[in-house]
Amino acid sequence: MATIHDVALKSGVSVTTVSRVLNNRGYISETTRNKVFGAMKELGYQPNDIARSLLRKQSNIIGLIIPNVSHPFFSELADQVEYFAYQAGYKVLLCNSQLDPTKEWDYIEMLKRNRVDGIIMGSHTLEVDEYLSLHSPIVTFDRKIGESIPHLGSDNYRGGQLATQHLIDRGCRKIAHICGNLKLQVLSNHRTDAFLDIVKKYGVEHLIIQTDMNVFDQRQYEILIQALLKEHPNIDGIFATSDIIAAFAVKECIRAGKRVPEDVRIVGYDDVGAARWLTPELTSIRQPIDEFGRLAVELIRMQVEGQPFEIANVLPVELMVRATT
Amino acid sequence: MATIHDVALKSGVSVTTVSRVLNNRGYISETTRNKVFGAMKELGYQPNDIARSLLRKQSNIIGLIIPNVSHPFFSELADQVEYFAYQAGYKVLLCNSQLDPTKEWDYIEMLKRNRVDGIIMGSHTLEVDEYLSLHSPIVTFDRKIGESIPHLGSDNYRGGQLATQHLIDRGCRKIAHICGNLKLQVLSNHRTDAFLDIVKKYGVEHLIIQTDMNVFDQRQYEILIQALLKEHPNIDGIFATSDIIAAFAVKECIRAGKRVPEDVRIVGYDDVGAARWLTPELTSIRQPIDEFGRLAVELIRMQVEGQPFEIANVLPVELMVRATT
DNA sequence: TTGTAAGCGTTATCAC
DNA sequence: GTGATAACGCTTACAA
Repeated sequence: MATIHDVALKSGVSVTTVSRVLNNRGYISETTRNKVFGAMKELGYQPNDIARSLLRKQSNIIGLIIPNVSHPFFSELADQVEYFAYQAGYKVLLCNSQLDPTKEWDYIEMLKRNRVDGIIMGSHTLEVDEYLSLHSPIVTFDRKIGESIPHLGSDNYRGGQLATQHLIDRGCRKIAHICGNLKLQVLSNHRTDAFLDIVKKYGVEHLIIQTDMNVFDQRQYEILIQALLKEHPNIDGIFATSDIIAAFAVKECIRAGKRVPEDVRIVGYDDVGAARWLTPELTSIRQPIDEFGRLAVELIRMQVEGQPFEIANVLPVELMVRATT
Repeated sequence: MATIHDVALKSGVSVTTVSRVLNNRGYISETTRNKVFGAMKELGYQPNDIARSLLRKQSNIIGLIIPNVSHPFFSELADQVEYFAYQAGYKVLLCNSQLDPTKEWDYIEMLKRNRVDGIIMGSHTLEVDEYLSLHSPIVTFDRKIGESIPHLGSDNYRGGQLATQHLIDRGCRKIAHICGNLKLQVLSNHRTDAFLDIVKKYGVEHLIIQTDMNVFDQRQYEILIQALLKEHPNIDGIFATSDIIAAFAVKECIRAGKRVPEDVRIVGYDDVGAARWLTPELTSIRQPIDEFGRLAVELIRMQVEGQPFEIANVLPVELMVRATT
């Protein structure tokens, strides 16, 4: 691969001059400029961004750590992050932690060594200290890890309220809530707080089922929901904490001979694209994934440029009423 | 951020020595080793991979160009590529082309400037020459762009045969095939060749609908399928070239008052996770996405290391019979 | 308007 | 066992 020296040699000028035309800085005569461009074209020259990064102490890379891109929520998030990162001149390094602490740790070390401009954390299984020792700009998703580290998420309590209230409004008298591991310190667990507050307020019978949010183990969802329906045949409402879980709930209800929404009403969460591929279409709590992507990149940029930014970024949610309720 | 010089200074040795303990090369006394490790820990030192890359002329980065990670097929592909890349010590740069030639071009230039070790191309809207001028190792997905560039895909003709034959075996007498733009030089269009061969062989009535594979424009799918069902109310079989399209076909059939599979039988393609979230579960042609990921990374590695590799990599497909047929 | 030389943080080569 | 020093490809003072 041709270097700036080759171009200089071929066009009979110094490397400085080549660098000047490359970056369009300072004065250069039209003749030299053309000579240099000619040489570049002939050699198929491409400036080496690694050398530039070394000099500028900036890689223009954002590390995106998520549990898994194959989960529709994270795939849509990754899509939006990439979209806005591209607009802002950043590249995105894709890091699936698989919720494996070792792998997550490895990726963090790698991102440090590569001097990334920032890290967007949609997963963390490690101790908070690990992240605090990280000096690059961070944005966390769905978790708080420090007073001065910006976090991003939607109004989970409100989402839980909307979903639960909606089921009750539709007449549900025994509602199951399927959520993630409540021991984890994640903000999405506020959905469960809201669920409890509302069902108690109305004196509605209810139960809570915890599950690990591992999309790989879809069979687990099926088993879980089958057991739920068997033990509590009179359930008439389900509030699931993701659209995928809700999709399985629909499927298992139908399999158990129940009609959706006549016998059991079901609300999902996230409102990913798949919510509208289903038959019946899924009622869901919409999270503004595009805004997540925009803000995440923006919060990194702000930190890089030393501009002021918000620590707590809570975005609004919306109830999307469709055919499962 | 601390450099190797800081570590050398703090531990009272030369940078060479620090580099030695870092890379565990040559002889070093236990005492110095400990001193150096101590200094590193104190300073929170992390070697700068940018400097290393510059020296080694290797970035250990693979660029992954796909239309869109939010499409389930590509999100699963990206997931697998990341999985195997991580195992092989590569990082993955996520590039969504959005099927926009400008953006795709931008990304290719960027990847060149960043001296990536290889590019996995699951999208191309540009002229073949652009890729040939690219000197880094490439693997293309679902397209051939040159005699010496390895390409990866599954047995599309066989997939088309399996799907079509299955519909006919199930008694379908008028089959619609919904596929991508047939003008594009992509290998997946062989599915349509197979479709035509089989329906003609059995003298089954058929029609072909082309659509752009843009998952964003889901509304387009709905309109397309609604029109199809209206114009041809006696259709009793649909072979869609993706599971998403198939999901919409199911939905529109139900909406039009038809039963699936009793009135209309539907086969999708890819067998993404979502095929099993649907009710009824989707019959589909399974592509070995995990093998795609493994082979894609492997083919890059082979090229980087100068080892021999296959040009044509065609993986087997499998018919997954479920509830929509 | 153009060139020389130093430096970004590493590693490799060659001395001692 | 350890240390100077050059080199990787680029940008940027400072000169000319």
